[in-house]
Amino acid sequence: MTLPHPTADQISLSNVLAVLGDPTRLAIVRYLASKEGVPLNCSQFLDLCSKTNLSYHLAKLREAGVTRTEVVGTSRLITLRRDDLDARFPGLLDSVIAAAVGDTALPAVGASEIEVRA
Amino acid sequence: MTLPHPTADQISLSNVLAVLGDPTRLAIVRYLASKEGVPLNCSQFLDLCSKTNLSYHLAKLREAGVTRTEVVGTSRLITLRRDDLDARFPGLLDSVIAAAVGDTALPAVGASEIEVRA
DNA sequence: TCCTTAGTTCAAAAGTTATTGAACAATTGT
DNA sequence: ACAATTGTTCAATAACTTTTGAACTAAGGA
Repeated sequence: MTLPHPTADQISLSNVLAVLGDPTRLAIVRYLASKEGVPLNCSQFLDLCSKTNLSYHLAKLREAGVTRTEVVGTSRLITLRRDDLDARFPGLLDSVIAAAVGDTALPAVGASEIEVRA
Repeated sequence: MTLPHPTADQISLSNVLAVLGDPTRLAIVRYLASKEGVPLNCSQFLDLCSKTNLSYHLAKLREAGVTRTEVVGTSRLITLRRDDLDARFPGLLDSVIAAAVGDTALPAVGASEIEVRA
C-alpha cells in the first residue's frame, strides 16, 4: 500500500507556502528538518494536536509535496521531500527552516519528552 | 497620514508564508520584485481582482510586513520590505521570488497592457 | 465649488480550512 | 483468535478567509 503524492512538477509554490503558513505544520517541518535522514512516524507529533487533526495536517503536507509518507506495517514513516523541493524551488526550504529554527512562536515537538543527557 | 505596519521584529514567519500562499498576493509580490525600487500604486494590480478585493489583499501584505505602503496624496505607493524581510528571514524573499518568476500558474499583472517594443 | 480619481470601510455572502468525536481498518504481538 | 497499536475516514461544526457591492473619505483638478 502506498499513499498518493504529487510528482515534483506538480508541486505548486503557492500551495507549498499556504501549507507551510500554518504553525502546526511549520513545527512539523522544522522537526523533520532537525532529524533529517531519520524517517519519523506520526506519533512523534502528537504533542501538537489530536490524532485526527494530525492525520489531516500530515495529509496536507504530503498532498502539497512537502513530505513523503511511506507505509511500513502499521506505521507511516514521514520524511521531507528535500530533493524535489530543492529542485523545484532552490533555497526555499533551507530559508524557511532556518527562519523556523529561531521561531519561538512555533509549538515545540517533543516538549513533553524525558530529557536525554549528554 | 500613515498606515499601520508591523515593526521588523513583529513580522511572523508563518503569517508571511500564509499571506504569500495566495496566488493573487504572490503575483503582487512577484510584480513588486520585478519593479524593485519603483514604488507602485494600487491601480497597477487591478488586473488581478476588484478594487475592493485588492484593497483587502494589499492590507494583508502590509499587515504581515511584506510590503510598505506610503500615502502620497490620493495614492498609496507600495514597495517590498526587502530590508526587513532579509534581516528577519535571510534568503526567504529571494527564493520565493525566484520560484514565483517561473510560475505560470500565477496570474499576470499588466496582462492587458499595451505592448512596449524594444 | 463641483467633479473626478484613488482608495477604504462596512456588512453580508460565499467559500475554505481546521477541529472534533465516533467508527473503522490494518498490522503486530500474545 | 484476541487485543493492542497506529493511523484513517466520515460527518458535523467551528472558525476563518475571500469576495462582493454600496457607501464613504480625502485629495486634486476644472
